[in-house]
Amino acid sequence: MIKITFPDGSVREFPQGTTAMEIAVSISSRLAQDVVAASIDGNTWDLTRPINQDASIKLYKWDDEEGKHAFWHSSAHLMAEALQELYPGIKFGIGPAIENGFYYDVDPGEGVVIKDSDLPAIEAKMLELTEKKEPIVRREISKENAMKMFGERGETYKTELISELEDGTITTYTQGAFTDLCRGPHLPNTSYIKAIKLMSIAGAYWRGDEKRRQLTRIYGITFPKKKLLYEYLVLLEEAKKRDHRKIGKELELFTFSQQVGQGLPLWLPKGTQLRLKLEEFLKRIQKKYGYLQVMTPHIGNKMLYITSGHYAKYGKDSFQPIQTPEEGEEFLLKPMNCPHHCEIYKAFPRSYKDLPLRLAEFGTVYRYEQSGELHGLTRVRGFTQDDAHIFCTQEQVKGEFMRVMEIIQIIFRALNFKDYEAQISLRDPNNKEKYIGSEENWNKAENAIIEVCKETGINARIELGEAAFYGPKLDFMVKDALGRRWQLGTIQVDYNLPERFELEYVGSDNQRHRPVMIHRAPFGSMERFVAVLIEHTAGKFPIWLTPDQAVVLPISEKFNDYARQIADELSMQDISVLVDDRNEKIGRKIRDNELKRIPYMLIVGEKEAENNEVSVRKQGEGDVGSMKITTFASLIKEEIEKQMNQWQ
RNA sequence: GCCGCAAUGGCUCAGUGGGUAGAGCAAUUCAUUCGUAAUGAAUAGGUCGCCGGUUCGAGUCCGGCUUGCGGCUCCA
Repeated sequence: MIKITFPDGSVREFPQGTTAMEIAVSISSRLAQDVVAASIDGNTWDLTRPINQDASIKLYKWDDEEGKHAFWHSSAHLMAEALQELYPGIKFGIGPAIENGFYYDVDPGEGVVIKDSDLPAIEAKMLELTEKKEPIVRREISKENAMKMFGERGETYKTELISELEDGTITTYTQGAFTDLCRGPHLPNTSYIKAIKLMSIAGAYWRGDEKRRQLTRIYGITFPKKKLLYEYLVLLEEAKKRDHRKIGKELELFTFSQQVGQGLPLWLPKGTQLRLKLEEFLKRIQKKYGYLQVMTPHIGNKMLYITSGHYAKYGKDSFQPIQTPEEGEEFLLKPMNCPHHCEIYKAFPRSYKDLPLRLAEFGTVYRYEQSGELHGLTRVRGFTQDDAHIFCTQEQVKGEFMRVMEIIQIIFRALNFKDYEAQISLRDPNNKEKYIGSEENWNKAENAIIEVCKETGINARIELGEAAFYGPKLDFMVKDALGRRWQLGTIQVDYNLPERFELEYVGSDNQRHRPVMIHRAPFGSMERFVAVLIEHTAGKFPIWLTPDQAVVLPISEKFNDYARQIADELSMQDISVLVDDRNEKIGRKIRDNELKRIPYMLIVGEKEAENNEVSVRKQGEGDVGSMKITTFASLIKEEIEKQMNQWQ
């Protein structure tokens, strides 16, 4: 007998070789139905894998992350099994579970193309296979046998993976006629999978390497109940409604033109109002934090970027130099503001008393992003960074870093961004030669970031190999409506550019010293920030409303005063109020064509007056809920006042 | 850049074995004064993304380009 410890600490005895499934059955038949995987001593296990010694157990259901993972991983295998039947000779790459579903990278063979229109047939085959209730069987296999087995089948991608594995740790999973190299765990059999939707097809480079063969990646998702699939698809539809590209068009915030060019946004009047509002907000905070606003031109001599080192790294992949009538004279559209700011620093001899020098600019930059990379406002070829460069002494780095962090937190709080992730990007330890700058300086910079995160209690994930070529950084990421991650705020320590531009200051010791540079952009870019702001607030509160987008409408004359009060509250945003003093018949105006064009109506009546809120209706969608009379404007006001009190 | 998909009036879309385009909303005009979101009638609006080919004839078939969408790679 072996002793099995449960999460609540209770211990029960089972015969040696018992399985998690048998344990679940012994508890309740209901649990046995719901359970999809288990954790044995902290490792996820198959339900059907024998347990041979004392262990602690945790049973995973579909609702658990680990349960879903096993479920979707088995689904990937199921899809592979179907593909193997439908496309003889198909070769398999990798097929993992992901955040929402799973994918499998496959090579259907020379001349064979799997298209969107083929997906229903694959789904049908998968469903057919689930009806067979094929058991999924785990086997341990030696490296030699694995190489032989997959080698014979011509599975060149699998043999490449096997060759990198350690002998004795290799397992395969088999269901029906399909066997895959896999660590597991998996469902006991394929009949658990009740609803299947293959989402899309995409190309994906083998092992993520652009230079290697591109495989066909098929994305799918499955559920243990048909209803769950339906709910998921509805959720996706809802998310699409919040897409900033859709809303941006509907609310006339921005547009693109084929004539102007790919990835070059045109800000419409309303979008510009919104953007300017954000810029003003940040400028006010920055003023309080001792930043000095500067302006620099949109182009710079090519020599500037040769000096900065950017030309060597990005020159050929960027917008190409602009020629002048002068022989050999070339200018680049500025891809970043830093070199210009370095030259401002150099314009005068600097003393330690000048530091920290904080130069800020809403600087528009141009980068020739790959065409397939462009995406609404989140990835464009011309965008405005809310940029600033802080020149300071080594001793000031940490303090300055901290103050930047404060600004980012003020912004995120004011705009109600709660679920952001922080990421510390450090060097790839195996590839240190691709970074510019000395080992010693890099270590200093990396440590400063890690320390500041610790001290401010920011829970940051450390990513190796994600650093910029000139220095490590701390990024703040936010998800869009469809769960894609975008980087917003960024703080980067740079020991490199001061070297390249030979920046100096005279210290109190009357010696020349090299300053440290901190790049930072709390919004990241105005374009991307507006995009994410739209997706985060749309459907909840239209706190980003701009003039002509909302009216405040009292339901009767009785509430005119309240409506006016709200209009005052919102006046920082120039939201117009519809209060008609002379004419009691307010309803008359509701049907005016002009009013119909206004996307939001803020309705106030008895209920609203009592709760200090407004009901929000969206043109075409009806009620989207009610909001407290705390708006974008008032939140910002609050934040700034709070800060000012601190400084007094 | 790579893989797959798409492009029809301002917007959302129909147009299914090729025979020279339809709807709803928006717009304009007239009527309507109706208290928590779509009053009625009429009018106007498209060389079907661009270029070329097949055909007696192409929105519809083929090729190229442009732009967009979902991914991959990339993101100073």
